[in-house]
Amino acid sequence: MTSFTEENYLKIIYMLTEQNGGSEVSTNELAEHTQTKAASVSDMLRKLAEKNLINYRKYQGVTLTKEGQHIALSVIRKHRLWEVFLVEKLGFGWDEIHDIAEQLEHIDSKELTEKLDKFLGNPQFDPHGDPIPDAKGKMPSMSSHKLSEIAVDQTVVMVGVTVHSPAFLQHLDKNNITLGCSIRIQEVSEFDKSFTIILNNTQSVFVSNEVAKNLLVK
Amino acid sequence: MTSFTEENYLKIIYMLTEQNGGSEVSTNELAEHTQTKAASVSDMLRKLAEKNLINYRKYQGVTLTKEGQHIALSVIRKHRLWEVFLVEKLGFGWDEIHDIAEQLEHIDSKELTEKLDKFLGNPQFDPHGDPIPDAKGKMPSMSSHKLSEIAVDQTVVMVGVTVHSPAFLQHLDKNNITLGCSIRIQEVSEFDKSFTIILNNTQSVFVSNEVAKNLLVK
DNA sequence: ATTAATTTTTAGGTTTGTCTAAAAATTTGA
DNA sequence: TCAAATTTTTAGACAAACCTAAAAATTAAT
Ligand SMILES: [Mn+2]
Ligand SMILES: [Mn+2]
Ligand SMILES: [Mn+2]
Ligand SMILES: [Mn+2]
Repeated sequence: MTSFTEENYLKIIYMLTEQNGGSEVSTNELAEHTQTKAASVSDMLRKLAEKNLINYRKYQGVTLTKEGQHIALSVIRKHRLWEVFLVEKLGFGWDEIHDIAEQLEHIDSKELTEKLDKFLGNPQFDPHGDPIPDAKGKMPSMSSHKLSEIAVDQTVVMVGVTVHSPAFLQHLDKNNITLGCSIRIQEVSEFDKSFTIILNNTQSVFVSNEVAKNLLVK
Repeated sequence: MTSFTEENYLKIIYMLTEQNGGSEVSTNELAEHTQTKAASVSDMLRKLAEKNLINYRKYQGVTLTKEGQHIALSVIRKHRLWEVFLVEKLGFGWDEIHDIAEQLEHIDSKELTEKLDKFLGNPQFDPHGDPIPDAKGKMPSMSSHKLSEIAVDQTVVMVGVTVHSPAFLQHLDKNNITLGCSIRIQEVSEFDKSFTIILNNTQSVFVSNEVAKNLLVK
């Protein structure tokens, strides 16, 4: 009923709505994230509104309806479960899986999704620390902060990233910063807000503010 | 480069060419198997010929080019590997997997295919006994016969099916006929060519000729 | 060897999702 | 506040993959 393309729009609307703190998503924002032109987005919004998957008032941006949110969450659930599979079972790195999951997230079979979930041990978070919604769409919650907001001497655990680009993830790999590692803040530079941290109580590592802003810790 | 739809055409052309013993596949044959009309098939054949994926002389049917065969075999490889995954890892029955594999066979990632193959232990045959081509397209060979052609008193091993419909597979399940089981032919009815067989040296089972014709044994 | 039946192709359209260019609405800001 | 800048929508087209109806080629039958 919902095409590959429609599913992608719904997923992106969901994510941008989250990012905007719940307020409407604009046509141009969507055009950027769908790699299309605003005119194409307008066409699609008309269609999604027709199908009652989004709330759409011309020129006012969109939000998802219950039904649209349900589909979006199902796509996100599949994306993240497949990412767990790719890393845990097939041995991919966390920087290699996104594009493959972009394809797998559209495979249409409830039984498959639920059996995969069970096979993986009902994981709560994906390899980037993103929460995996359950079959009903409920997200596991976890309060986290940006590393850049943590004060000197505190010790925290790395629980996620806010940027998923291979370049960023590979940079973390090179510095041994992995999900679950412990981080003690040794020093914060007055000048450039860069961090010197102690990883797992053993290794001293330099972290630029740009990186610290995109690391989630708890 | 090759769309979902094109891949399906190539795969079906490959399989029908095999069935025809290597000779050309007709437009109507393809229309049946693609669930479309002959006119649509004609359009697609023109396009596939343009891309040098098939050898096409109007009104004379088609065969695959080297390039077309290569793509077809890659799709078949993925289909059968995913079927192994669904049965061996997720616990699906062999009667439930075909439609899911029809989707998964189009996921485009060589690394994924090769890692999946390794994860599964480089299987040679899928859950229906069909051979899985290797990364270069080479099929493992296995000489087999139809059960219906085996003589009384011989003992053979069940190695495949020539029909994949859920109804047929469920019928086999109900009679405990599974891949790898041993079959001793106790009696063949003169009247209707039906078989009475001994399964795994223990159980006596009745098999109609219609079923025996679609069971492959060795 | 013609004619009849069948198969295949072509012609002309539709739907989905995209595009560019132009028009309309909204927002900014002098 | 009202004109300029920006954003969004509409108009008109296009490619992919399908359709129906009609024409052309092949095959089968007298
Ligand atoms: Mn991802
Ligand atoms: Mn992720
Ligand atoms: Mn199958
Ligand atoms: Mn199979």
